[in-house]
Amino acid sequence: MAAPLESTPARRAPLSRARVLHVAMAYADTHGIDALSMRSLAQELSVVPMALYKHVGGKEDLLDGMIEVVVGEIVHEPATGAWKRDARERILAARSTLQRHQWSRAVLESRPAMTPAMLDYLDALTGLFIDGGLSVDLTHHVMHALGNRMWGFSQELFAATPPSDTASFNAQRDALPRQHPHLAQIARAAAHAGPDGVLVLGCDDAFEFEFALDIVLDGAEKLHALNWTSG
Amino acid sequence: MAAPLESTPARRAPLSRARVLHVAMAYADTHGIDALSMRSLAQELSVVPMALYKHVGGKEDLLDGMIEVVVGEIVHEPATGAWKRDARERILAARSTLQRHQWSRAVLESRPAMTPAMLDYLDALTGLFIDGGLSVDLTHHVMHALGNRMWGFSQELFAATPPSDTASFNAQRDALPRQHPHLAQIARAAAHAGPDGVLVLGCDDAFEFEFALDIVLDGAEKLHALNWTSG
DNA sequence: ACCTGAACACCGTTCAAGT
DNA sequence: ACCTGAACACCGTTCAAGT
Repeated sequence: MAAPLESTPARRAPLSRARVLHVAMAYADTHGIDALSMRSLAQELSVVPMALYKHVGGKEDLLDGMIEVVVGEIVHEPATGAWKRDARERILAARSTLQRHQWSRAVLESRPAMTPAMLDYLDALTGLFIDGGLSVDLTHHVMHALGNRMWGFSQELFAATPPSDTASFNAQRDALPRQHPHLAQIARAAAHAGPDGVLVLGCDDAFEFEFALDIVLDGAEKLHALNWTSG
Repeated sequence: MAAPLESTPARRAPLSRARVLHVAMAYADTHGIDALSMRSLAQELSVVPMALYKHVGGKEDLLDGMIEVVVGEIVHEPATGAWKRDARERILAARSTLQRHQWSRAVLESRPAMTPAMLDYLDALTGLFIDGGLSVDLTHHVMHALGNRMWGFSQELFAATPPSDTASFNAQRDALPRQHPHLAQIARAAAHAGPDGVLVLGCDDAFEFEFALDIVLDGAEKLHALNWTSG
């Protein structure tokens, strides 16, 4: 096959921080965050590993940069003044953005310090509560209560892919009613669609997320109405 | 120095799964989970790395085993029948146990499947709600809303040690009121003890944990009283 | 049955060059 | 200014031996 100019051995798009971050994100999207290494990323860019160090400070700075891009992509609708509704929408916007990148939860939680975009988001969310009339004190504790849910993470209890080992999976499922009767009850109730007793696989992530979010926001509203203080 | 019998080169306590797990936990306690490798653990046991593989299946099985030991140490007081109080105490008991091992949060969250002790704890906690009269439906969603807080993890937003780089720390602190006014307000309010504006460092972990836990439990109580269903 | 030694296929990162 | 190549100090794990 005749090679066009672009496929000359030394031919490739020039490196830049933006390009490194972009390709790293795409690589993590398709191959998973565990497969992303300085070496695999370099290969993806047709470059020697050390070439990356002119554009990112190292692996940690690479991860910081990836989070910075993702969090920067969160769109924020203008506030309506109804703090509970505004906060709810802001958090669901974060959720829809971060959900596009499966690795973002693990990476965000691994950051040792906040990046600028994270601080911006946090400050804006905090502002919705304070401007909505909640005391700084209550706002502070509500932010803690939201915890990582402020980023739209549903609390997946386990990193888990369902067990690929079908034999042990079946054994565990059959043992469940005897060993863990209460979990079995929930499993039965949650298995609306699939075959019987599919553990927690039948759960609707979006529903669980909004259920928990609303409990926290409703709790905040109640405490606000009571003029609650921590003192 | 005269060597006693016990310090003969080949002399050492015999390996066993229990001893491997115990030493691994102690090592992670003092050196941090990142420093725990099959190789460093082997060295701690005065043994060649491959010797470990007769007692644990590999690194993942080692981590599973460590979690199994920690979760197994959670003491559960007998239930009094007051579900809200019982669940609160069970979760605070989990918290006090898991807090003794700083690494337990990261390791537990990294497990791809539940270990038997985790299932036991989960089933017992679930049972408190169901036996307390909550519907299976509500119990299911409340367990999701509790999320990893059921293990007593306070939502530390960042793995972070405070920035060791004092210069950049000061710069960030001074820039805070201008760039992130709402966060600055919270930082001011939370800096009860230390010098002015110490970011979120002044927060009382135990207080924040119980604040969030009570919001979820109170929310559950309210929904229960309303005969709430997800359908 | 239990432990060893050498090797394999990976990491992130340094250093000293190349162009 | 930007990229390369070789090397260093690590990983987890395999395989084939040793005792």
